[in-house]
Amino acid sequence: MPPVELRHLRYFVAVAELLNFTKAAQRLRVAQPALSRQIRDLEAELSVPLLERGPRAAKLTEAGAVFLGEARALLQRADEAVKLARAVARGERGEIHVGYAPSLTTELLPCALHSFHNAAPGVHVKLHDLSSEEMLRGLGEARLHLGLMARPSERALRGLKFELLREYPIGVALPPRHRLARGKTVALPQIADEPLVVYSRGEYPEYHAMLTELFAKSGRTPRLAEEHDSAPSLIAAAEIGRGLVIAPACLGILAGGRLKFLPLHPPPPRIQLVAVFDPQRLTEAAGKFLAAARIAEINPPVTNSRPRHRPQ
Amino acid sequence: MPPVELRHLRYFVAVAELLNFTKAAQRLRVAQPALSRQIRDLEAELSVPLLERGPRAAKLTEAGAVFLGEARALLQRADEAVKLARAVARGERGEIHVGYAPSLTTELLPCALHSFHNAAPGVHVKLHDLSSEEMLRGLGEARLHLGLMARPSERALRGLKFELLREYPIGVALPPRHRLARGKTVALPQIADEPLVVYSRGEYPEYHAMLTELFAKSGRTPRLAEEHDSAPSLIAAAEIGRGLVIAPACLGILAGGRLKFLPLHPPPPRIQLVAVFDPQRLTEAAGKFLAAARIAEINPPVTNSRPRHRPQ
DNA sequence: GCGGCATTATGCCGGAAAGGCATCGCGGCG
DNA sequence: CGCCGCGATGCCTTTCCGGCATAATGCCGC
Repeated sequence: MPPVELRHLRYFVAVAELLNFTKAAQRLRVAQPALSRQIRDLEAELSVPLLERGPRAAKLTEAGAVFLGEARALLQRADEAVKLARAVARGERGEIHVGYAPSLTTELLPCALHSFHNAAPGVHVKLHDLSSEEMLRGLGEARLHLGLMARPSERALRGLKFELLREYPIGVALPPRHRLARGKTVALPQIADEPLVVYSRGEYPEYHAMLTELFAKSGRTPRLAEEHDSAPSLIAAAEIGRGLVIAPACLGILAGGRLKFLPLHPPPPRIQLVAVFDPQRLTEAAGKFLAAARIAEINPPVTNSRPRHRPQ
Repeated sequence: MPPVELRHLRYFVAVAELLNFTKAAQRLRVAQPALSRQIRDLEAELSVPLLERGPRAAKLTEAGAVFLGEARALLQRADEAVKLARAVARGERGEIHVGYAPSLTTELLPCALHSFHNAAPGVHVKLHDLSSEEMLRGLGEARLHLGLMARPSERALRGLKFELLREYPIGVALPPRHRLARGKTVALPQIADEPLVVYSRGEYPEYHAMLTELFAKSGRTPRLAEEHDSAPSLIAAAEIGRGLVIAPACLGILAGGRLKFLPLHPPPPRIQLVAVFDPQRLTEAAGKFLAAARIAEINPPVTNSRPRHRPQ
């Protein structure tokens, strides 16, 4: 027995609405006998009469009336399913998973989210606060579409591509009343003996790599006073004088006026905030997010109009 | 361009679940090339790639993953629609409209509803408190499936059929302390001069026809004291002594112990409670209700276990 | 690096089934 | 009683789905 197809439903709905096989056949642009047989087949498949044929007009049976509602709903749902699939393919619906380095993206992320929401309102963004290593793994295993992080080493990329979004100079954040806060810049020798509050080594290995390299050039080793696992707690520690913070300039955004940021002199290589992705499977939606992040880079961050989006 | 059919969805779901065209073709009991082409046609119709074919295995695209969910839901819904139509045709789902004469059916209706609910739990019963005339009209215009009422005249039926459910003797309901309440029966002459409280003529014309005929045989005319539009108010009036009530015995059910019922002697023709229906379009569900009412006639009313159903 | 093995895609053919055309049967209406 | 509108039937054509054989492709192991 041939199964029920959407064609049967389309034909049945037409007949049920016009209550006339001939007119329905015209609307469907098929001949009346073809229509009659399709309806007959449908009824045979259901073993249920759906229409009572009268010489004057057709009439719905009770089962037919119920089935009409179902058929209409089904056809509409099918239509929506098709539209939805197309919208997903165009990157107008769906969801993307974006990994981000929390303290490095405080400036960019809100802007990118805002402009992405304008570009693709139907796409849900799932944010994942991850370490660089986790992001690269997630991208490799296709669990992430995009990673926002400090530029990783070439060999860690393993086929992934990246795009530069922003650069931040390295500097020192310290309380405004600190003795070094008077100058406009800070030289490394000035802080070689100062206690430092730093990101925890376990979660931010590349931060420590950067620190080590920084001090190695002057032959010194940093004096690590405390480790913290997040920027806010780092800032709080620095604010109460537990030590200085060496960090990219974007930390100043988080600190507000509580810490003063002084770039290092001579300037070391700047921290590069990049978007990492797998060029093989960059979906439309992920591409739009990348574009939004790019725009957020060109347009300086707007301090108003960002209340609708926040990380997590 | 050929439209999307359920077949495409069935095929796609199979491939998406197994992620392997060959295996899916086996499950679907078609050859692999046929399956491949159907999927290709589906993707062409959507203009959306749903699967990424790898030599090792197939993989869903993002749009494919979304569409898979929709396709599953659609197929299940279609299946349910078919089952629903069949259930309606079998009289296991749906609704029926039943007209009823309120005071005449107080005994039968609760039992019938109860046993019908057991027989067809999925069928919603819509009750309509109607006069005989309205019921016959509703039945003629196919707005009612069944009417529970006093047996109408043959010419009022106009093609409708009826089935006898119960018969009630005509009698007199009066307060227990009334002087006539001492006997076991009442003869018409005894009440010829008594004031009567009666159903209102407008809403119960056949009741008045019955009254007139009753008295005509003895050459008297009834002395109508008050008209009421419902049994409870009739009973209340009789209870406080405004007059006697001439009514079928089933009124006693409503009155409880407040009135005493005495059958007339010699007994006039008994009131026949019948179910009226259009034999042309007696649906399965309506037939089941009729059967339930029939059973309710055989089995005497159970006084417990009726709380689940009440008129309206 | 190359053959073997899995996978999917392609070409071709036969048959089922949908569509079209002509016609019939059947009520209702004038 | 004949005409008209409607749906059903019979017959033929066309479409397209499915099957078979086979090619193309990417991976793996030796």
